[in-house]
Amino acid sequence: MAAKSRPKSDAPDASDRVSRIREGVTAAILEHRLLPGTKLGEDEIGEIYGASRTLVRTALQQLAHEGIVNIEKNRGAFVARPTPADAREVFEARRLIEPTIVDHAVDAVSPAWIGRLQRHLAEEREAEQRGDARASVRLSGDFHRLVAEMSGHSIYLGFLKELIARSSLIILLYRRHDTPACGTDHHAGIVAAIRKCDREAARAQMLSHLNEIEAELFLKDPAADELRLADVLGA
Amino acid sequence: MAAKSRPKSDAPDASDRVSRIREGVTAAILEHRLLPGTKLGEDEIGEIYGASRTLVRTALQQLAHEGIVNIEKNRGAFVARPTPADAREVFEARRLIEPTIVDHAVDAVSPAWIGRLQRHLAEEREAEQRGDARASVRLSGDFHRLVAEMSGHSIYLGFLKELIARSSLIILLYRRHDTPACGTDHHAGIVAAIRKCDREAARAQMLSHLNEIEAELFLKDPAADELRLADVLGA
DNA sequence: CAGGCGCGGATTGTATAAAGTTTCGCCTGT
DNA sequence: ACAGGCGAAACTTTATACAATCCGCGCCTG
Repeated sequence: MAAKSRPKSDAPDASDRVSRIREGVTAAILEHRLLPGTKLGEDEIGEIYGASRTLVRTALQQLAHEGIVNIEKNRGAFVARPTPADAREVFEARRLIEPTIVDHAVDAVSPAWIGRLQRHLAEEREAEQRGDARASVRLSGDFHRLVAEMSGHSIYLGFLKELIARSSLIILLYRRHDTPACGTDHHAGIVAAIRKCDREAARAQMLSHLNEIEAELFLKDPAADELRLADVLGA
Repeated sequence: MAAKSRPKSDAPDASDRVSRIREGVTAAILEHRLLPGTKLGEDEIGEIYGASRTLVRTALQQLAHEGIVNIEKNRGAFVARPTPADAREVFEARRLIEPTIVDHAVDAVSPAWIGRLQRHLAEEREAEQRGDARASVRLSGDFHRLVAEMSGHSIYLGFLKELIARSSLIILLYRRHDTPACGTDHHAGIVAAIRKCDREAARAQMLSHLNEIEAELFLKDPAADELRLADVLGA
């Protein structure tokens, strides 16, 4: 009875069908199975999940609000294709928010949470050794989400969910090499700092972790892209 | 032709009907004409705007995602009633984000922007002297949004829109006195600092501004409320 | 007379059908 | 042979009809 009697806005487990659709599509995007620009037809998705277009539509609208799907009027829904400018904004926002999140996570430190984090690290390591790139990508995003959940700050959590989803698309589009998704070592270091309640170390490690991810990106100028196209066509 | 050729996800001017509904309801909430807990019936709104329930539904879902409307399954949509915990989270997030936003605004300083800001300040002052509380509340929120637009950071802008809308509800619920919505003097000081390109002053003033707003709130413990009820019923 | 049960009204959730728009292919005219 | 326009198909958008759910009121029973 001491359980939080707060159903709040959206049930996270998602017993309803629209959430199942949303999470299915989200997972597909996060695991890089759906590529940017892919058309997400209503009929198509509806048939997959055995749902009517009405439900698919609501799910797609939610995803559009989260920034991982673009809905073009009278054209349909497409997996978003973040521009380099978007990418810079996303990572700047993450550099601002995530250090604060780990700070809160330190306040919430407990054996249970440390256990969850370490279990997650084990999962990540296993996926990487298995060479499962898709699981690896998803899990490295989940790590950041887990820390945000630990912080207990629901607004930061909501913001970060958005940022992580977009980051996944950005990494897919602009990663230079096929280096591992997110250095697991970094994650382990962050967990260690959290466990030791060392705020400054935790913040610093999170920050450098994000910097390293961004450093691996090659954010070509979007204008350059269009110009190049114009050149090619003009020549 | 040099205009931004970026229709992007949502057109801000909103020529379509669902945006008109969304913005109408949003304005009503921001101006404190719709009180927290108010039932937002689909038929009711649909008749007001001459739209079908389908469109009203999408608008309400968007507002739910922004956190100013709660949709309870099989019950309907209600104006959100943020808890004190929510309030603390919202203001903490604003204290984190807004100083960064003004920092970016300094980078974007130009006569045109300074003009817009000062015109806005004049509007605010006029509404306050006129004693128009509703316009005052709306305009003081718009000031923060304007600075975010100036920063050119679309992600921060999106986050801040959410935070401002929720702040409006929080202020309505938990304000102690009927002091003016947002000290216009603070806003003027922030604009002055931006104009002088004094980053540190701008950040500091924004921060103290937010602190003062939060200091005017009386965030009673929600648990205490429930417990008090239990006591009364138990006695 | 009090308490519980069941039914009716109202409202939301879902599906389906009609309407409008865009896109692509084809056909005709030069 | 190629450019331009017409037309059909597919899709999204919007509206409406149907089904499920919940709340409140009245009635019946103990």
